[in-house]
Amino acid sequence: MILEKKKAFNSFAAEKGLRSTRQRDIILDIFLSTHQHISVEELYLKIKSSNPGIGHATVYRTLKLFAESGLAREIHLHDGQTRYEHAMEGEHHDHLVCTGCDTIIEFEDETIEKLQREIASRHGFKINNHKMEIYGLCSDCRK
Amino acid sequence: MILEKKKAFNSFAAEKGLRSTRQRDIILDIFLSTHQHISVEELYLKIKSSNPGIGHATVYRTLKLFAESGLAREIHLHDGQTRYEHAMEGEHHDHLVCTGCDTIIEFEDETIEKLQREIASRHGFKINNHKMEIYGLCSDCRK
DNA sequence: CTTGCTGCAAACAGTTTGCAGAACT
DNA sequence: AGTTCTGCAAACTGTTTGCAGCAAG
Repeated sequence: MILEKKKAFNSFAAEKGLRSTRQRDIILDIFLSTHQHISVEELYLKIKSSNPGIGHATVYRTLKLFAESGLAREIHLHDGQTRYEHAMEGEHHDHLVCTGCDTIIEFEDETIEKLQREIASRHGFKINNHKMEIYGLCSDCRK
Repeated sequence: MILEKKKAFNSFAAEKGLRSTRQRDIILDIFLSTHQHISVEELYLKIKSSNPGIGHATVYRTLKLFAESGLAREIHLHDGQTRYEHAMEGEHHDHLVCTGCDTIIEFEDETIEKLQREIASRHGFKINNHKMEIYGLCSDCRK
């Protein structure tokens, strides 16, 4: 499954005429080995520890490519950092964010998705994308 | 209704022991006269044109106060700028954002809100806040 | 007179960009 | 060889902060 994602990215790269480089391989490996919602900085540090010499810019540029290839999805929570999560096509989930401990819980709700489609079509919109975040306190942080 | 919002802010200010200043009055007036979803920069320019000498920092600081007082609500669309919209308590709406022309359409859906509350309680969350944005193309931009 | 508020500039954080050299094909 | 990619540092953008002077209570 990790392997299949690598293949997916490689065929995207081939199609686009992108070169296969050591850095992109490393970043892809490490990204695929992470948990969800990693920030660029976190990923950069993780990469740096095993591969000093890889620059910030490369990480930013490469993650943009992953997003373009459909392998990753950019998400913006309310903390001013760009995060990336693994994306598999079709599937989509939303987030419950605890403002106490920064835990993020994912959920999916087909009824909500359906209502969204209805609202969009009522306004003549063609949906590309959507996001929904619920902010609050998780059971632990409510004390 | 604008007057009543001013009163609301004034009583918030009084409660908090904040001083009443010329700048805050001006910013409040201009903010209340704007359309929804104004970015800090847009508001700053608008203010500056009739009141040169008001600084960036004051606008930022004052908008934070408005948000704290419940008069305004911070929103973050995908363009890296903080925007503010008018808020009246209780009421909440979500956004359909056209990625073609940047039009923003507001909507409200009580069923979705209800489902959100259900999801949150299923995970033991206490909701403070939530946001939902649907990105796509509006009827005009679909051509 | 005391303390909070303002404006300015400098600091900051996250991200992007220009460029010379390195590395793919 | 030709061109893309990388790493670095510098540039940029949006926002915050420190501070001296100003103004409200």
